[in-house]
Amino acid sequence: MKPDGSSPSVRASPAVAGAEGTPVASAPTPAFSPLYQQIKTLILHSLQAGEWKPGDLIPSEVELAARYRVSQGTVRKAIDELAADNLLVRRQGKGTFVATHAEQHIQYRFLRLHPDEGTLDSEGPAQRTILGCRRLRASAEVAAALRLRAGDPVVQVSRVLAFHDIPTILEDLWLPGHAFRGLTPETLSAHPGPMYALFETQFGVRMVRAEERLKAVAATAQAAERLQVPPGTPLLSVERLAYTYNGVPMELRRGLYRTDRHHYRNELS
Amino acid sequence: MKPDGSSPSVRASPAVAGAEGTPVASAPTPAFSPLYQQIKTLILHSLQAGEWKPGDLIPSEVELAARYRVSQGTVRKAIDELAADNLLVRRQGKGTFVATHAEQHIQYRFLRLHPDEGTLDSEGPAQRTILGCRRLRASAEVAAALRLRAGDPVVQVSRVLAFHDIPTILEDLWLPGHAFRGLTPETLSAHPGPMYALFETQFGVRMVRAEERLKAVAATAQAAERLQVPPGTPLLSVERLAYTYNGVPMELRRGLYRTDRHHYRNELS
DNA sequence: CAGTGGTCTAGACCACACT
DNA sequence: GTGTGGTCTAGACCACTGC
Repeated sequence: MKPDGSSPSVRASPAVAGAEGTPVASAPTPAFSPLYQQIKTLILHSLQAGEWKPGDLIPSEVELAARYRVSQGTVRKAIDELAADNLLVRRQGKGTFVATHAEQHIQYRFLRLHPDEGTLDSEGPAQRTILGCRRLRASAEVAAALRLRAGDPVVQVSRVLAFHDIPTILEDLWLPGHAFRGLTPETLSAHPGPMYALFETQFGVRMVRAEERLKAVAATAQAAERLQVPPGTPLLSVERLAYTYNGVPMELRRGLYRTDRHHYRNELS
Repeated sequence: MKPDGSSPSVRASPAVAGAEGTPVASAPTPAFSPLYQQIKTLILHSLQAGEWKPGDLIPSEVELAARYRVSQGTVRKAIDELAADNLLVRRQGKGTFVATHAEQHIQYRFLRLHPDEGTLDSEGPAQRTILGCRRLRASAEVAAALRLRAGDPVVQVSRVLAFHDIPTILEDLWLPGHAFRGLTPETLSAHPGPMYALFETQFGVRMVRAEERLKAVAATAQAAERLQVPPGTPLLSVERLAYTYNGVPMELRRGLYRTDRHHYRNELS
């Protein structure tokens, strides 16, 4: 039965049987990899390959220990790190699950915009308006960010998010065309909940990590109109690159945030 | 010799010897605290009390295990978490050290502003200009942030940071007056390196964690002049509250960042 | 109750830094 | 070599979930 998992190369270790000859510049590659790191990589591969999908319960620690032929403690340390990276979620008494953007009570995991006063949810759900969704060829800039070639097909989505009927976020997304075949304005409009949840269920793309670059900019005439502010109003420009499991960027997002009633919150440590 | 450390209350645990009488509403306080958490707290107390100062080598894991009467593994887990929070720094073969803002190769640990192109250091060290440093009484707003009473003494510092002679950051700081007695413009100007390093060495205040709130704002006439931009230029407003070990806010900082050649970088996961 | 993750221990051995 | 943190194991027991 065991689908097997190939026991890890027990040691990718260095300098063992090296005879006593000249050290030959003393082998500049230590390249030592702890067992639990190898296990972590194997689990990551299973996630990437879709063996366990977002929301799924993965095998118990003892099962994985048996599969990989290591002790439970070693599996535990691997899972600990994956959980710390928000790839897995542990639930005592129940098991370990693959993290997901859906059905996870935190609605927008990557959105750092908060109302100046009141809680995150006192806003209620955002009103979303899709302004556009079309397929086109990547500009040099977009291609570079998504590691495509200029001219490769991409999907561009534009939308506005409003809170209490005040348009607050105007954003454009670019997605690799090949991975998001079949993404239409209808799909987008019909889907409730976070967009990243849709990406998971419909396209098997799970966003795991992102980098953002923030600047303060003046509202262009077009942006001003869509956000209902005077042209020239200072806006927070947020450029986000989101990555999947394997570290490949799968989304470029450029947002303009109104910060008259909201702020971008960040924790430093 | 052993300065002692009082072994942890072996278990703050519930429901043990409780006889078979009525469960009495089944004690709604689970209040279970793992041993390693208790150890973590004890270490934290030693840090707070100044038993080990920033940069110091703390006792080895085996020593601490002996002191607290627990196994090395338990101490290890406690230290692991403190290291993850950047309170301690482990160095294989050498020992575990108290984290410090000084002599730590990352110059500005809390500054998220990066040049649009080039590395963090291609900028060279920032040119710092102290605009002011005076003692005054806390406004209601400042007092609330620092958990003081309005009217309590505070120290206010204003300064400008420039890169390549381009003034880029204009910021004001407010510090509790009692903890920063003796902070003068001369001290500030004379001290090289990060301001937080000065706070550690001169005032024994180590900043451990901070929260930032970002907004896009228009440059006032005064700010515009100091940052050498036209009035009304969009600037990134960064309000930071920095905390010490015990979670008490010790600094309020309001910064205005030029983002024409720099951006605020953030990692999401 | 059984099954899961969570804690704690004790001991062995490895990798690294210093002397 | 000695001492430090880092890895790995094996086993015992605890706490939580759900049957």
